[in-house]
Amino acid sequence: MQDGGAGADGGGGNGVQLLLTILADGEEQARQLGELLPDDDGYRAASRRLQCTLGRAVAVARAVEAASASSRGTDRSDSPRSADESSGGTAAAADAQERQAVLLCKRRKGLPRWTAKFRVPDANLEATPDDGLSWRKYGQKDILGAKFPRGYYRCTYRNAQGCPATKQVQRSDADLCVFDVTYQGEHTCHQRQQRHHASSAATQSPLPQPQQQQREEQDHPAAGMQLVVMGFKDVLKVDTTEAAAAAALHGHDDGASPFCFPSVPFVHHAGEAPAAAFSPSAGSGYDFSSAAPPRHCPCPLLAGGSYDDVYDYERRRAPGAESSSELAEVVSRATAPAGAGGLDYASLYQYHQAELDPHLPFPPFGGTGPSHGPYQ
DNA sequence: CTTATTTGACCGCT
DNA sequence: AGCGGTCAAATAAG
Repeated sequence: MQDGGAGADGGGGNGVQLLLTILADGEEQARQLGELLPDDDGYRAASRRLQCTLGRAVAVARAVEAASASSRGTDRSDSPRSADESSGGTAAAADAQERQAVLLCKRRKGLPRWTAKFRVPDANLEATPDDGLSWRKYGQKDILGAKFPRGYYRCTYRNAQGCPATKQVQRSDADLCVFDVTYQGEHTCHQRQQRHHASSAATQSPLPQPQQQQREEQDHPAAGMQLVVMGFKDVLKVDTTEAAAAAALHGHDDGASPFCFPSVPFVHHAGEAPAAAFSPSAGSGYDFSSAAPPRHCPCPLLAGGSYDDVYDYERRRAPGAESSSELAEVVSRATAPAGAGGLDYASLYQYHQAELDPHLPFPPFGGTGPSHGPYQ
């Protein structure tokens, strides 16, 4: 993925061009779908919304393209605002968010940083999001203004493999089922491979391995399109800066790409949601696979959403799992070409929104292994 | 015994 | 000085 995605972005234009093409296909497919669907049950309305969402995604992509083209030295103050129209313009919120994101980004050494929101299915207070990766908690702190403490985690293989990835998990005050998870640093460990083995062996997931899955689904990207697009929306919002592009370009290409998209995203409602990926797998808990965090800067201008908008497509194994997979596939293709790790996470959870550091090469949602393992 | 979590202390940045 | 993030000793769990 890195290369592809990176290349996509890095190249700036090429990736976006491809994205625009894909989005255009999605719009067309959505339109056709609307024609085929019965006029009742709101199917057409849903189709229209889907088209609308895709349209916004296209707008964002174009804005990103424009931004990347002129990014030299300029900020993206002029960026993708167009995307907001239909979303109801939360520009102010977005700007504030952007500022905040920037602050966060600068707060620490230049590691890539992005956030995602996860929703757990039930209101289990004990529950915490599980992205399938192995993390070791190293701290917890009460945060000013937050009802719940923030948990600090780092990759279990930090010492063993020098993996710099860390994440902060904080339960939303507003919705106990929602967690804001901030990832920082890419996984350089080999969790993904391990995870693959483990998962297949465990029979936990009915899903094919990611890569395989991706290929399989590659041929029919229709249904899942919207999801993909939504995912892209986030992706796009990520980073349009030159630095990011460069970072993306140089990003990983070591065979062990740190980041990989979890598989199986699924769609919830086309409204204004971003991407969501869940895997309907077994599980009792909730594992979420997340949609891939965008690889570039998360720029605020996302279409519509303020930081507080939790887009959660929570859905437990929907019959539409297939479409999900398609999405996953598409997404991974787009963002994480080569080796996306697959995830077979158990239930649902969702990836919400990604905010990447402008300098970010992009997120590593790497693959992963079951948790446990040598810490050192 | 080994590994993970908890938790108060410490550090750096704003 | 306050706050967020990290460290590391103590403790718990497997």
